[in-house]
Amino acid sequence: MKNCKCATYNVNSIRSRLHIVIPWLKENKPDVLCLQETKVDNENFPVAAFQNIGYHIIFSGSKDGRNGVAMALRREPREVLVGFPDKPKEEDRLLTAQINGMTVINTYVPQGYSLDDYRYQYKLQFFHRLKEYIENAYSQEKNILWCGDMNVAPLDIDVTNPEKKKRHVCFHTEVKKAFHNVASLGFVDLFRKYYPNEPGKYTFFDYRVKDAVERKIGWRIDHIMVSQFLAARSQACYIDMKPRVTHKPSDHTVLVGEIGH
DNA sequence: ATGGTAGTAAAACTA
Repeated sequence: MKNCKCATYNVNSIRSRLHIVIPWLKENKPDVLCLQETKVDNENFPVAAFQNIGYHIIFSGSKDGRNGVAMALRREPREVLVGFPDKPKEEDRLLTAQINGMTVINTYVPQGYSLDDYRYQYKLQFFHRLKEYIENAYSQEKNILWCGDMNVAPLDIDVTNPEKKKRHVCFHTEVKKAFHNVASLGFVDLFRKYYPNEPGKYTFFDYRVKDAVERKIGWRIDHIMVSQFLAARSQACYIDMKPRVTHKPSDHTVLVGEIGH
């Protein structure tokens, strides 16, 4: 395993966020930036913008312009896997690549809509399949990093007003359990290694809530989960708010993890 | 905050 600077960022449309993503890559030079909600089909992905700054780009979107995942990589990945091995593939929500001697799994977990909706069952099922996938393909892999928009806030300190969010699809006991079930394969929440017990650290501020950032009304639902082997060799993990200082943004914040010396 | 709005699209639908 070589050193690796890895970041995750829900862009809410890659085409409308290029002016943020490209300068951020040039300035921060991560080995890999995992993107979610690219909201573009494969024919229209802005490939050139990444190639022009010397980054490799892999992506998998859908025809209907929703969801979509991508990875910008400093070096060419050894192997790329789109979606699950079996159907339904979920190719616009799951992307796996081998980079710097480690396996990086990028997920955009379904939001779930509401507890009584079929989409919530789909979300729980997604976590279930994810566990199976990682267990089957990577149970022997000690260099493994699973990151992305998980649409789950694992702890009370990861939301504003936890008491009022018990019936929320990103905070219900059941969905936290589903997330934790995957994490129990041996993952460490890298951000919490550096900020244990610290409330008010969020990666998502709902753009429908007025002045959410200033009022500190948010969610920590984007995560970098790493194997214990990588956690023991990590250097830092932090939320980068800078790219989000633009007015009225609907993207999430950037979460960065640094592994190695 | 059972509202709010950004984004993809071309009327809703998702988040």
